[in-house]
Amino acid sequence: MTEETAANRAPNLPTQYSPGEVENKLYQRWDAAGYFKADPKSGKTPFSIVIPPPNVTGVLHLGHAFGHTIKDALIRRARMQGLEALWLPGTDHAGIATQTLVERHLATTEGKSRHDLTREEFVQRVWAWKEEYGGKILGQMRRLGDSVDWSRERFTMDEGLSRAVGTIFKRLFDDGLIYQAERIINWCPRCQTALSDIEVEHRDDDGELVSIRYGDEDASIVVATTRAETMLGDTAVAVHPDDERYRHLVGQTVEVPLTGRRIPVVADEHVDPEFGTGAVKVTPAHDPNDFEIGQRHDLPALEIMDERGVITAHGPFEGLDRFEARPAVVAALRQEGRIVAEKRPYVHAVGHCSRCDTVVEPRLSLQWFVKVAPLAKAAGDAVRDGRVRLHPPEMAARYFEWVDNMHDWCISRQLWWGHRIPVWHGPNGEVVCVGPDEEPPSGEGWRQDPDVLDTWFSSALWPFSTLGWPDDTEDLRAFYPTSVMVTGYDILFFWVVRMMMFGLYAMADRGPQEAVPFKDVMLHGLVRDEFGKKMSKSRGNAVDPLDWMDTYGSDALRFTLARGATPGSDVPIGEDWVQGSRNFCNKVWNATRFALMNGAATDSALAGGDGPLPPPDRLSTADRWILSRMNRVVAEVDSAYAEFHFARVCDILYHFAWDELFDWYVELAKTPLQHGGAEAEATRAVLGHVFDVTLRLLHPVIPFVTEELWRTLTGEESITIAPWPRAEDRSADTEAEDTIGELQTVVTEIRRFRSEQNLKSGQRVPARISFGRPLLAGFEEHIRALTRLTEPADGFAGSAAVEVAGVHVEVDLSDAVDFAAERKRLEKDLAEAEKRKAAAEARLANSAFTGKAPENVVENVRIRLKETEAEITRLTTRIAALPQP
RNA sequence: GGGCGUGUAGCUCAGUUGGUCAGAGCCCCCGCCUUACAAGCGGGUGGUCGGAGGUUCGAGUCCUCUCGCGCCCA
Repeated sequence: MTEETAANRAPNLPTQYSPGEVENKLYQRWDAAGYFKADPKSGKTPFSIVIPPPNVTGVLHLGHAFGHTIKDALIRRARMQGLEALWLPGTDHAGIATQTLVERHLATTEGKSRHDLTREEFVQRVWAWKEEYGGKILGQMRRLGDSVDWSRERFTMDEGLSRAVGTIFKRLFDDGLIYQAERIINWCPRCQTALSDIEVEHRDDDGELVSIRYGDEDASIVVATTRAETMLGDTAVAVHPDDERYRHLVGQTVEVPLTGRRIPVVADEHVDPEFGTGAVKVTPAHDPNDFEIGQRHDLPALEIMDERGVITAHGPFEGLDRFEARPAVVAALRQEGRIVAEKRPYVHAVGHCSRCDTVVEPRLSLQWFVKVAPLAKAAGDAVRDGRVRLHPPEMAARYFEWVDNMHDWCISRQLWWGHRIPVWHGPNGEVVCVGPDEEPPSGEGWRQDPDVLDTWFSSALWPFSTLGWPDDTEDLRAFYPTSVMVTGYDILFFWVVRMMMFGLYAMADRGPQEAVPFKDVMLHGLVRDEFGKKMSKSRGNAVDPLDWMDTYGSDALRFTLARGATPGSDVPIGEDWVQGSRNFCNKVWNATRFALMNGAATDSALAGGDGPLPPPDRLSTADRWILSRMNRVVAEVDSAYAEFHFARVCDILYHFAWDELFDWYVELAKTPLQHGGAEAEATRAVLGHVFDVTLRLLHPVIPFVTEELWRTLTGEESITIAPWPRAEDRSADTEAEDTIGELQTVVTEIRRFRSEQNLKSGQRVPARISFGRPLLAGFEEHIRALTRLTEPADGFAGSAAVEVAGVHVEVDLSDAVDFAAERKRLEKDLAEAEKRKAAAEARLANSAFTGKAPENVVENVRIRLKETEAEITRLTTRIAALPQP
C-alpha cells in the first residue's frame, strides 16, 4: 500500500489545463458539500452580500459576470478568512419586462391578448412561464462559479417578500409617506403604464422647432415648440414678468390657431426670456413644467391624447397618433400662415422608456407616490456621517446630487404582474390601506386598487426582506446590515438610493448605525469592448460571456474582468485578453505540475521540522527570498482588497506568480532538487508551502483551477474552506532580497550578452566565472544553469567577457565573437550611464537641492552617482579591451 | 448650462501622500520545441505623460488657463 502523496498524485495531470473538464464537476462538489451555506448560529463574525437581483427574464451578460466576479472574490476571501460568509442569490419579478414577454408569448402561441383572459388567469400564466423559463441566469451563475447560498434563494414575488412589501407599504401609508395624487407622470404609450423618473432615458434626438404666431393683428405673440401637436391642449401663453416686450399683453387673451379657443397670457417667473421668443405655450396636461405653471395660475388642464398617444379631439386630428398629428398640425398652421419659423433638424433631449425605447409622453394621471423628502434626507445623512462608505468616494457627489434633489417617486404601474397595491376604495370614496395580516373591507362597492407597485419598490427591500423581515429572524439578526453592496455606478440611483431609503426607514429601531442596509458600497464600471466602446446589441459588439467561458474557462473570464476592475472606471475586455488570462491559468497549472512532479510537500514530516517549513538555518538564500517576497505580497493583496482595488490584487498576484515564483524561484529550485538529499528536502518543503499559499491567494479570483491544483498538492478537502494566508509579522529578509536581486541582474546581463552574440538559446557555451566580491559566490552553479554556461574545459580561451555586479564572466566563443555587436551594446550602455551621471552631478551641484531636499533623497542621488561612476569605469575598460575594428 | 471623470508606448490601461533613468498586458522585432509549460522560454524596439503658464530644490503627480473626450443631471 503506497502512501498517497502529492508526488504520486501528480503524474495524472495533463500538460494543458482543460477547464471544461473540471469546472462543472468542482461546482457540483462544492454545492453538495454545503460550503456556501451560511449558518447564523456559528458564532463567527458575519460577512454578507445580497446579490442585486437580476431580472427573472434575464440571461447572464458581461456586466453581470463582472459584478459577480467581484462579489464572489469578496465572499470567497471572507469565507477563507473564517468569517460566516453569506452571499444570498435571487431574482426580481421585473414587472414590465416579464409581463411584456408573457404577453408576446401568449400572442404567438395562442393568438390572444391578456385582455382575453381574466387578470387572475393572466397572472397564473406568468407564474407558469416563470417556472418553465425564468431564472435562466441562476444556472449561468453556477457556470461562473458564484459561491452563493442556494438554500436561501429568493424571488421578489414569493410569499415572504410579498409580505415585506405589504408591511412597508402599510407603514409608509400610515406615516403619510405614501399618497395618491393627480400629477404629470412619465407615461409609456407602448407599455401603457406610468414610469418613474429614472426609468426614462434622455437622449438627444433630431426634432423640429416650430415658431407659431398666436392671436391676431390686435394682440399677437409668437411661441416656439418642439411638439406642435400639443398646441391643441394649450390653455395659456406665459412670459416672464419683467419682459418689456410682452408686458402689455399680460392679462389679455389671444386666440389659439386651429381651435378658435382664447387663452390668457400669464406672467411667470420660470419662463426664460432668453430662450426662443421669450414666450412659451402652456399645455398643463401634457408637460411637467406647464403643469406647474398651470397650478400657479389656476389654468385648466386640457387632455388631448389617450393612453396610446392618440389624439382624442379636434376634428381632423382626432384618431391620429401623436407623431402623425405633429406634421398634420404644422401643415394646417402653415396653411393659415401661422408658421413664423421652422428649424429642422432641431436636436434636443427626448425621454425614452428604458424598457422599450418608446418616446415617453408626459401624462396627467392619478398615481401613487412615495413622499421621498424625509427618506432621501436620511439616505443622504448616512453617507455624510460615514455610516455608509462609497467606493470610489468621488461617487458621493453624484449620490448627493440625486438624494438632495429627488422628486417624489411614482410607484404605481398599470400592469397586472406585480405586487398589487394594498389599498381598497370604498363606495363613498373611502380609502383603506390593508396590512398583510388584515382583512380587506368587504361589502358592496369596495374594490382593490387595480395598480401594481414598481418592481424597484420590492427590490429596495431586498437587503432585509430576503433575510426574513418583517419577522425578527436569526438571519436578519446575524446578517443585517449586510457588509457590502456591489453594483454598477449606472444603477446607483436605482439600487443604492432606494435600498438606503427603505433600509433606514424599516430598520430604524436598530439605531442609526445598524439600520443601514450595507456598510460599504462598491460601484464598479461598465464592461466595454476592446476599443473602449460601450457594448450593445445595436452596435454589434456585444459578447456572450458563456462563449468565452466555453472556450477559455470561467477562471479566464473572471481573471480578465477582475484584472480590469479599477474602482470607478469602466473595464474594456477583448478576446485577446481572455486568452491571456487563460494562458496565465495554464501557467499556474504547469508551474504547480512542476512542483508536484518534484515532490513539493506541504506536510511537516517531509520538512523535517516542527512546522510546515524547515528551520531557517536549512533554508537557502533563494528560499528566504521567495518567502520574504511572498510575505510582502500577502500584505499587499490584503491592502488592495481593503480598497476594493481588484485590478491591483490581480496585478500583484500575476507578477508575483509568474515573474518571481515561476520564472525565478522554480528555476533556482532546480539546482538543489538535482542535488537531492537535505537540500532537496528543504526545497520541496518551500515549494510546497509557497505554491500552497499562492494558490490560496489566487483562489477567490480563479476558483476552479486553484481548487483542482490545491487538492492535488495538499490532499486536503477543499481550498474553498482553506484559511486565507496571513502576512506574518516579521520583517522582510532584505539581505536575501538584495542578493537575489543582484543574481537576477547578473543572469539577465549574461542572457543579454548571449542574445547580442547570437548564441542559440539552448546552446551550451564554456565560460569561466569569477567573483570580485563574495556575495554571489555560492550561486555559480545556479548562474551556469540559468545561462547555459558550462565549466571551462582544457584549452579554454576566453574570447569575450561580461562583467556585472562584481561578477566576471569570460566566455569561449572560439573566434565567433561578434565584436561589433559587443561594442555597440557596451557603447549604448555607456551613453546611458553618462547621461545619468551628468544628471546626478547637476542635481548635486545645485545648492538649492542639497540644501532643501530631505537628506535621504540627497543621499540616494549620491549613491546612484557612485554606482554610475563605477559602471562607467567598467564599461570604458571593457570597450578599451575590445579589438579595434 | 451644472456636476463628476478623463486625456501616459501602435492598442487598452496602471501609476499611493510631488523625490532613485515612467510601468503592465496585448501588438511588433530577433533567437529558441533549453524534458513543468510553444496557451511556452530568452532578448529587444517603442512615450518631450493633450497644450500653455505657474508653485517648488524637484511636477505624470499640486494650482490656473486652454483644447479634446466620456458619463450623470437640467
